[in-house]
Amino acid sequence: MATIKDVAKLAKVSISTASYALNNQPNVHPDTRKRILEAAETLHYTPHFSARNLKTKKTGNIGVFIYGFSGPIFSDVLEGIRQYLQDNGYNIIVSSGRASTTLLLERQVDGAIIFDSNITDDVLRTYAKNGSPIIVLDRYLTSDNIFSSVIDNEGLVKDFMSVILKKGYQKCAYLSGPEDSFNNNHRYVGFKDALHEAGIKDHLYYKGDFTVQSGYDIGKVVAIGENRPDFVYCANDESAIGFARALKEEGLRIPDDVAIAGFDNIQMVDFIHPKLTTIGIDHFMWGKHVADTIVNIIDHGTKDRLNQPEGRIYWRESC
Amino acid sequence: MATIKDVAKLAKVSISTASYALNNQPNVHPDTRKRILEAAETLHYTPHFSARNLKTKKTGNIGVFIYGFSGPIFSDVLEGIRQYLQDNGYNIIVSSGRASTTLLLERQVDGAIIFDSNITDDVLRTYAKNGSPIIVLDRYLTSDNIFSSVIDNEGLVKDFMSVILKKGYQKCAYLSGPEDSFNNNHRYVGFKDALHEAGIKDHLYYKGDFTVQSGYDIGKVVAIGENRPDFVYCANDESAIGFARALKEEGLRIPDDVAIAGFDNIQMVDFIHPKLTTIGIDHFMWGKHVADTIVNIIDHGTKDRLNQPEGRIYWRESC
DNA sequence: TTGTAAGCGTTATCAG
DNA sequence: CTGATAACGCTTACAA
Repeated sequence: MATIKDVAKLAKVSISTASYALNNQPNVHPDTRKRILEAAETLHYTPHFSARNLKTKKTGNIGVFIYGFSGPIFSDVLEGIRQYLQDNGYNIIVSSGRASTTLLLERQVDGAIIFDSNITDDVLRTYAKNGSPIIVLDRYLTSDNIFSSVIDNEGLVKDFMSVILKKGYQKCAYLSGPEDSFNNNHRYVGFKDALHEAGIKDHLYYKGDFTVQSGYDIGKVVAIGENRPDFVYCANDESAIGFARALKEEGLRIPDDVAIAGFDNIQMVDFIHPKLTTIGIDHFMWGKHVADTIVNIIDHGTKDRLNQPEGRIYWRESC
Repeated sequence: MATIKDVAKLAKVSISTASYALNNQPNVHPDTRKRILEAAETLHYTPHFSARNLKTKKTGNIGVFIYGFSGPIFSDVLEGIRQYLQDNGYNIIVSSGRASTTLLLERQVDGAIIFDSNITDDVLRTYAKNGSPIIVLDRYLTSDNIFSSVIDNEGLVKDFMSVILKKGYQKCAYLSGPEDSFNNNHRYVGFKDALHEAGIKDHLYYKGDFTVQSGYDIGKVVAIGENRPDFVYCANDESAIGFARALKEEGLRIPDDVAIAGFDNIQMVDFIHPKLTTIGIDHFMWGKHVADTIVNIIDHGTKDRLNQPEGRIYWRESC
């Protein structure tokens, strides 16, 4: 692997002059610059990341740490982040599991966007203390270098449920996600708030885990059970899809026998029958906004608050 | 940020002794080791990645470079890779776009798994020349440090189509993916081979792009067109799902009026109606195998050939 | 305009 | 068992 030393030697200049030329510094004679650049070219020179980083303290990397690689919701956020970063001279590094913490602690990134509730607040605080900014997307947590932008789960679901109740649905059920999920819990609060405000005391509750399979399994037992709701709010689209499938297999009509709705507006909801009414976030724009913010913090030291991502109801056929 | 120097000072030893202790080297007195470890603890010491890497030439990172963050197929491969690496002391770093090439060239990874046809063979060869192993999953390419493991698209689709033809379907169509896609092209070859062997000269061809939307759009025009096939093989499940949806909306019955099948066996195919017959790869195991291989190459210099991922037909209701 | 040299935080060689 | 010290590849005062 060619080093800057090799380039300097080939171009017959000192290492520092080579460095200046390679970094587009002004004070170097056009001719020497040309020679240096050519030498670098013929040697296929690429600067060594660690060596540069050791001096400059800059990695050029932004980490995005997610809790798993599955789930259609991530992809849009990631793509938004990726596009923005690519256009602004940063690399995106996404990781999951223990690797994330390592990347943070060892300073392989200049900043991080967190979408992984397994990374503890403590680790984040430790890292942020060293001056590197962090944006959390999955919890409320702010401090000197920690910023947060979370979905308004509560408000969105509450508003939606208010409309649903006005439509006359009475016997409502909530199909949950994992009970330690930030999103699930806030959606449930919104759900209950709306019922409370409408003076409805009771509701049914099914414990799911955000997967199609869990929705399906629960749907099967609900369909044949006696205490059937006329509306069930599913904590995400995937479980709603499974739930709907089970109901249909058992001969129930949606929305006539039981109406349903979900959260996320994943692509698939437009291709099932009946098309699913749901609440959607503009994930792509959210990703861009978040990336924009972290780059500005790093490059210019700005400390603006982040916006909440935009969300709205997509009315379709399922209720 | 605490450095090893700080740790040494606090423990009242030299830097080198601190280094030995921190790296579990044998020749250090239990008592001093204890003091050093405690000092590291209280200072929240974490070794600096770049400094260590500069000396050792080891990053502990494996890069996985994908062409985009969308698509349900990736997630399982990634999860398989991630789990294996996590259990074997490596970090997974996934990236996409220009960032990938940067990570490669700047040696921020000890090896790379490529799932991105936008990275040219040349870049891969340049990198591999420096001794770092590469595994390509999306093309045939081998050289000294480049290994490849690709799906047997051709064989799988051909075998499948042979069965289909034996079932009596006559007028077959192929709904393609992007025409520069490795997977699409090999699947198409398999499709044509089977027809050829069965003595069938003609087939219909629809140009898609692997998305649900494209399948849907094409389905709409095929459904009302006159020259309707009785079987259409879709290059992937997502386009098959869109295609099926369109047919149903136009009042056609699957598989009676037209039978369909796909490729990938994504989770959703089990939750649409009718359930989709498809060809599936064990992506998770594939990921593990690939990760296992690259770790062995790096750690032990082994140069075994990779296995093809396992694939099989999942017969369901759509044909 | 170019060169010399210090230093970033580690590891590893060599003495002690 | 422990401690100086060189070296990894690069950037950046400072000197020439």
